[in-house]
This record gives sequence, structure tokens and C-alpha cells, in this order.
Amino acid sequence: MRVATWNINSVGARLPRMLEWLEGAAPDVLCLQELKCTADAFPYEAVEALGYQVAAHGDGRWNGVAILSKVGLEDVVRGLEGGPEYEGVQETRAISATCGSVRVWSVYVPNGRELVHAHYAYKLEWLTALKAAVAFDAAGERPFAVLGDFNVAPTDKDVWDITLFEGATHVSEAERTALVELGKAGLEEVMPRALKYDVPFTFWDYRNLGFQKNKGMRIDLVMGNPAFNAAVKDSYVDREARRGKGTSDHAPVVVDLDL
DNA sequence: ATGGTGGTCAAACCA
Repeated sequence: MRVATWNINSVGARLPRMLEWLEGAAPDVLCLQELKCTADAFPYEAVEALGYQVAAHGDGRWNGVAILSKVGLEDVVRGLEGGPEYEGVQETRAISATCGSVRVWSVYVPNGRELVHAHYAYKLEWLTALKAAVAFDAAGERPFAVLGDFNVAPTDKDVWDITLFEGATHVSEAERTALVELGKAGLEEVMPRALKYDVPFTFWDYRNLGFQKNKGMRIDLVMGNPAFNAAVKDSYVDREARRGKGTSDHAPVVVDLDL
């Protein structure tokens, strides 16, 4: 089974590139983030024509997550139960489902913006709520993983130049601690291979030729429980999907499983 | 050089 995650940065704007990638990489399950559309506006027909079932959770201009599956899509749960609100709203940043023998979450962790911003506190609260919400499945026997854009670089190596991140979000102690705490629920990172260069970055800013200069960050992660991780045969970041016109600023992370 | 790209939705905000 091939499972993948991709911050698509507008499923509408990205549809041709996404369909092309679905046909080529042919994942059984794809977790999407940043749909930037309502659930009603998701391009269901085009994706279903490729053999996928779709569960989407989105409410407008920002955020939005989905799970695409060729191997069944059951027990869909939209949202993060017990999660914090931002400006009075529970944002559409999480969706979970059972796809064949695995249960997956697709998550879009809040960005945080600045260390002193309310969005940063919200980000930390969101990660704490995520840990509580996934604890039961993480501790279970069924293969289980949380995939998505975590907006946290786990180590200093996971950004192109750590000296430029002094005082920035994505690399702070508290964010990394929150990731470690999530792991304590029974999840461990699946480390992808890089197809080029040494670190498998997953995000490159559109500005300043970030991709061309490989000024990237590794912030899209797969956290699996022991049953999931024991089945992993291979994992890689498909940086080719970031190349050329009309791409997302993120690349997909692919995991191949013996399931 | 204090911007720079690209998304949404048509001005300003988000990443």
C-alpha cells in the first residue's frame, strides 16, 4: 500500500498538477492540506474518475484538509475534537478515516506566524489537543499514522540555514517539544529519503528562487505507530512535484507499506 | 535594493 501526504496550496489552482501526480505516483491513500476551498467546492468528479473516494473538510478561503483513498474510506471524522478555537472558530485543519487496514489523519497544523503572536500559542494548544485525540489509535494494534503539514522542523538540519531562523517559528524549543510530546502518545517519525541533496526538504518558499537554491524546510511529516512503522518498506519526498509551473510550494511525502 | 511569489477574491490577508 502506498500512502502519501501533500500540502497542495489550493486544490482548485493545483488540480491539473495533482491529477497528473495521482496518475503517475498512484498512491492508494493521499492526505491533502490547504485545500483553500469549502468541502462543497472540492473537485470530486475529477478525482473520483481516477478511482478515488474522497472525504473533504473545508470551510472557505484558508485551511481545508482531505483524504483520498482507493482502498476504502470509512469512519470519517472531520475536525479535531477538543481542539482550540482561533478567533472564535474551530478551523478545518484535521480529518481522519480508515482506509483498508490503516487509519490515517490528515493534519494542517497552525503556522504560528511569530513567537509573540496569538497564533503561536494556538499552534501549541492545537498540537496538545492532537496528542489527546490520537492517543487511543496510536496505542492500538491497527496500523495508524498522522500525516500532514506540521509547520515544525524537527531538528536544525531540517532547515536550509538554521542561523537565519533565530527567533522564528517552526524551529522553537516549544514547538519541537510539542512534537516530542505527540510522539509520546506512541508515534515515531517515518524518515523519508531525499531524491536529491542530503536533507529531504518538503517545502520551499515561492520567493527568492527558494526551490532552485534548495532553500527548503522539512515540515511535512509522517508519524506512525509501531504497527504502521513496522510495515514501512520505503519513504521519500517527491521533489519533482515541486518543479516547474503551477506547483504547490510543498512536495508530497510518499510511504510504501507492506500491507 | 527593506522587496521579492502565489493563493483567495477583488483589498487585504495568509503562507
